[in-house]
Amino acid sequence: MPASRDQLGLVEVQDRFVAAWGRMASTWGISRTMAEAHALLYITGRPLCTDDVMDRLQISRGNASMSLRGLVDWGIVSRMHKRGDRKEYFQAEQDVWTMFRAVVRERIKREVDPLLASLHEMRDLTGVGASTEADEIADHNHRLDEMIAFFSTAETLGQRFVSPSGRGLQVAVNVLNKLH
Amino acid sequence: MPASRDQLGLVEVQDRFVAAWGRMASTWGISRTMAEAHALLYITGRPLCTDDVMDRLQISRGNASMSLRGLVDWGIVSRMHKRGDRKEYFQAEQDVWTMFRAVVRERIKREVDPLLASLHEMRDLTGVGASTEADEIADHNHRLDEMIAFFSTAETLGQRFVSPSGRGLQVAVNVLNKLH
DNA sequence: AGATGGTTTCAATGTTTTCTGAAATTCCAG
DNA sequence: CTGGAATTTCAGAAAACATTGAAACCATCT
Repeated sequence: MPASRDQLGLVEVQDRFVAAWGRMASTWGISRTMAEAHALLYITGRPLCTDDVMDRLQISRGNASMSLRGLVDWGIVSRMHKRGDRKEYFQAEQDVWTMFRAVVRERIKREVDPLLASLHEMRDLTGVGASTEADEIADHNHRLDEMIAFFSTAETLGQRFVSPSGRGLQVAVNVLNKLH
Repeated sequence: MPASRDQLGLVEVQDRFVAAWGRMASTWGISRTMAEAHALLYITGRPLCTDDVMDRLQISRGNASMSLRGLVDWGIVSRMHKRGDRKEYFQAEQDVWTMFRAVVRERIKREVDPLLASLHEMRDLTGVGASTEADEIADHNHRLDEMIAFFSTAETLGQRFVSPSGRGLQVAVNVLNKLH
């Protein structure tokens, strides 16, 4: 039962969390619903089936199916089954650091890698052109080189964070927190 | 002049860079045009006025004005004037690390800070409810605590990266690259 | 004050993304 | 196999988001 002034029931607070998470996600290129589904799985902490998510989030079956599959693709939600129940259940990764590592891994793969590939393709694609352009072209290639260097470093660090052992990130953070 | 097989003119390669940057941005919650305007300013390396950007990107005056202002708000483009010219010119930050620090600073301010505020509000908002809920509520608050701890760490590290001296990030990266 | 050149705003419009719901498909038990 | 429950797909509808363009605004000069 909800209870008195200032105090809310569990469900109400969960709903707030779901809303906050969804709001944040939209500025990160993730659809609101997908983020809400993730928030719901995380905050309830138990496996839910498609119908649970539909009901709680008030969304269609199709949307729930696609959103949950998307979360599985990101590697932050896994499918599971209950004995004697044909339905599929979904549960969110409960360790925040593990979840974050999975997101970094995917974003590198989906965004940084293709960008680096494009940048490398562009390098040295400029013809000699009019001799008056020579300086400009040198500058241009220098700028491309700086971007390439930056994203290569980002990629390397990302890989290290995400390394199989999985403890890379925590180690790095501890080192950083000790500096100064 | 564009020139032979495989070799492209400067402008064509710049256009590719602009397109690649715009494509990447859309998955990061930034509008394609704004990213393209930034890419154009970065890759040409010289101050451009609103009309230059309109012409090169084939966009309306209103769009150019808003996109450029947005970039100035992010702190990665600055306004400047040319002697004896009433027009305003815009130039992109040329140091990739400085640019990245500005982006981190803004994203923390716009996204992490409000999220942390919401999370803190939610903590301890759950009423006692039915006594059967007590365990659930404890678990729930534990999950909130984990999120809070994670984003607090992120916030602290971010602040350090972005610190006034501005060299925080490079130092950190060097430390990380030396590990192992 | 009026004229000029430049910039910003914002309602209307166009585009992209997301969501729905019903049909198609898969999966399993009998 | 067959029947039915669970799940996925996808064309069209709805919502969210980006863009235009013309009017309002601002700053400066004469």
